[in-house]
Amino acid sequence: MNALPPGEPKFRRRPDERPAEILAAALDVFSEHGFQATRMEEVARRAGVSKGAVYLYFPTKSELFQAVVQDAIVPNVETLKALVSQAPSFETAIRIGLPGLAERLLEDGRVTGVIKLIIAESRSHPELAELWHGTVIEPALSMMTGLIERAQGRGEVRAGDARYFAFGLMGPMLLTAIWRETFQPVGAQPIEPGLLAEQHLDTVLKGMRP
Amino acid sequence: MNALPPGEPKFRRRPDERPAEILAAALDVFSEHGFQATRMEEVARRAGVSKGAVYLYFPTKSELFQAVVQDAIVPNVETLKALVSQAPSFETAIRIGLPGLAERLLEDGRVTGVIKLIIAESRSHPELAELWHGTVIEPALSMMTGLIERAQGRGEVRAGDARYFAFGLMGPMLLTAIWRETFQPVGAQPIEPGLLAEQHLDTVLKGMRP
Amino acid sequence: MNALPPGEPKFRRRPDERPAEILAAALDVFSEHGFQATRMEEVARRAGVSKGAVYLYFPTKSELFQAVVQDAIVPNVETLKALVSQAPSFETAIRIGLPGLAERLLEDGRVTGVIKLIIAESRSHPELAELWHGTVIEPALSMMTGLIERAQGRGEVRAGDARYFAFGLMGPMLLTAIWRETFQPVGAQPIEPGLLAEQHLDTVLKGMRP
Amino acid sequence: MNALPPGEPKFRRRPDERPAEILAAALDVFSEHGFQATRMEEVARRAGVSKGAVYLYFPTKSELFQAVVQDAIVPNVETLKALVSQAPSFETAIRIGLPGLAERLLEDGRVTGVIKLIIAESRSHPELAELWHGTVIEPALSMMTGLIERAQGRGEVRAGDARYFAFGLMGPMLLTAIWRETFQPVGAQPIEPGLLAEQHLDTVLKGMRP
DNA sequence: AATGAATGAGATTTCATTCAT
DNA sequence: TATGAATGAAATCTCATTCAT
Repeated sequence: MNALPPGEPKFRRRPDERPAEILAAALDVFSEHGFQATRMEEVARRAGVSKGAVYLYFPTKSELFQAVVQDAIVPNVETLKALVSQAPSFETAIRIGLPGLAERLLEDGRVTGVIKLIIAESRSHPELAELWHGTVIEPALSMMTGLIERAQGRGEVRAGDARYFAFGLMGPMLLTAIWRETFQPVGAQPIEPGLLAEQHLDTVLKGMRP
Repeated sequence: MNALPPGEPKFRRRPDERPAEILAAALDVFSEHGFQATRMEEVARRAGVSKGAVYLYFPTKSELFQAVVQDAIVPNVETLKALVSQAPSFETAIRIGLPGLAERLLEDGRVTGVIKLIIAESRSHPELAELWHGTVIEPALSMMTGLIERAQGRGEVRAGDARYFAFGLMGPMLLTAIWRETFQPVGAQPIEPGLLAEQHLDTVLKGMRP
Repeated sequence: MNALPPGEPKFRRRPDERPAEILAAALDVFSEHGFQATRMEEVARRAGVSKGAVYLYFPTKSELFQAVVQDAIVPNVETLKALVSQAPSFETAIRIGLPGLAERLLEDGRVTGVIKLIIAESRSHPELAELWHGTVIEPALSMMTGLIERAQGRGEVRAGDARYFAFGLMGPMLLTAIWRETFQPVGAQPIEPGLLAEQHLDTVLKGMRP
Repeated sequence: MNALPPGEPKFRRRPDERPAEILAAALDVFSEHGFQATRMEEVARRAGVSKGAVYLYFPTKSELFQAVVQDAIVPNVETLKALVSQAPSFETAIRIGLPGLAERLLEDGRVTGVIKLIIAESRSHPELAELWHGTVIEPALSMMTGLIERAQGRGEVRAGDARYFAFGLMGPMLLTAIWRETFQPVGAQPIEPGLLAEQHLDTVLKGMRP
């Protein structure tokens, strides 16, 4: 006689986990479609909530987008700080730090996804490029040029523009990220970030010797 | 024999140029806003024609977009073929070909714009990534790995994955393109493609020696 | 005999007052924004309760709105009945009753607010106009035309349409209400309801003499 | 064999008449429902165009609303100027001008509709009340108080606040407008603006004599 | 009884595309 | 061929109402 419908409840209250769930879903969708082509409804669907629920936590699509990138930056900055804090000799730092970092970051679709997003949306959302540049790129670049210049001072590295040496070291890492996002999905042969990083470092570090 | 009737404007709009004008305008706008955020009306305005006129030449926005990328690929393929046809010794090829190529291509906003577009829209328009990969990337990569492998056979280059060597050479060029499109507009210090290319080649070619 | 346990707050929220608090808050908000633009959340906030609590007392926004107007009508009807019950001579009735009534009602933002609301929402909520007309306007008008007609019968007032005389007497009172709600907020010089009423009655009563 | 469908064209180009048609439809709908409750789709439907067409001429709902009120003010200002320009003796001016004005304006649903709108929306669109006050109300009031004060100077009108005399004259005209919009639709007995105006003027002008 | 997170229908606004001129 | 007014599907965002807690 008890006619209570046994079905699941229409929704559950999960105020603490919701924002993170929505951010994760949003990163997925944004990085698949870009900012404009992303529909809020799809973000909601993938987060398992209603359209309205997204707006409870993020007042506009634009602010959701910024939160996604912010959220992706924070752990990178931590990683970077940890790396800097050690700061041993130049070759050691690079040789130990980079391949692991490359492997860890570039095999994580969330990282490559955000990188692609920032490239794609830098014109319409320059504040993102600015944030990423100021928070991740510029500090990392400074750290590297610093290491390189000190190594040049000690005679461990030959003369040359320290910033261009840094770009030479990092370029293939960026290429890997883009390759993964852009060409692998259409059938290009995958790159193994760790292997590429190692061979490239061997090559470049050797080439940088006096 | 010059039959231009006097009193007529010296230059009249030649209908044959319309498609090219529209493509040029479209490249500008697509590369500023991305595919979705580009409005056909703005393309028309920049091309100096009416909205309707665009549709006389390109039946949909999507086909206009593909035509833009196609159009940007053709001259690159020509450049590439010319480069390949010479095919001298490894070091000479690279050292002579790359810096000039880098300078010519990476300082042309249309090229870096298309590169960015392809990265940005690869998910929603995979056929573009496929086209670009098949027509530009893969041939260029094959040519380079071929050169490298032959050089390895001759003992001019040490052992190692030829494809990763190629990525190591090309990575900073891509980084330059993205730097220009993404970070320079928000105040990052510019890269000089020719200088970076030269220093990088010196370094990598030296590092690749046995 | 005072059994209030010490340490308890002196005033506790008595549940009986909830509906009145909500009605008061709702009148405020409705009269500021109109029916459609009023958000239930704001009513709740101003009443100091949660959104859900409003729905415990008023099942829909529409019924809350009707209750607000109902609630504003009741005391007016009482006032009116009291006035009618005295029903002395025409001039005395008008001269004694009106200025005080005008002052009392028209300086009360709740009254002018409801008047404005009824005007504003009469098309979408005709039942309100009907209620107000049947409960306040029509009885008041009947009372006045009755007084006037009897005064005409006694030769105290000249011939003329009694209803138009009544409108002539009441018009400026309505104007005062609207002036207060509509033009004073944008800087118009205020009207003093009592003074205007008095001067107007002097004028009209004199003009109504035979 | 000619299979051209004989049906009417999907739409017609009428660029010159469109804005006026849309304004007329919008006045209707706004004055029936108020600003918030008006749906752009209904405005479009009544104007016989598509939703999008409305946006070709008025960029937002709010600007459409303001245009509606603007549009309703212009002819009133003209009427007012004409009236002022004559400026004969006080009694003549009032007695000749007002009943005709009352009849003409207050039997025009567009005028009473706009009056109601301004009252209803004065809180959410104070700029409308300001515009109406500055353009219509304040000039008209100044003109009337000027006439009255000059008449007082000549001893034709007894002492008293000229502004309150003006309100006493105009109040019933406003009441008529509101009566028509608010109570007639729910069955109240209509007011004949011309008759009420005439009887009211007889009464008040007599009451204003020294 | 009370809360406020969650829902989802519905509103405004945009813009690719069409078509009368 | 060329124009640009007009269309209408689709997107963002709001908010009355519900319901798990």
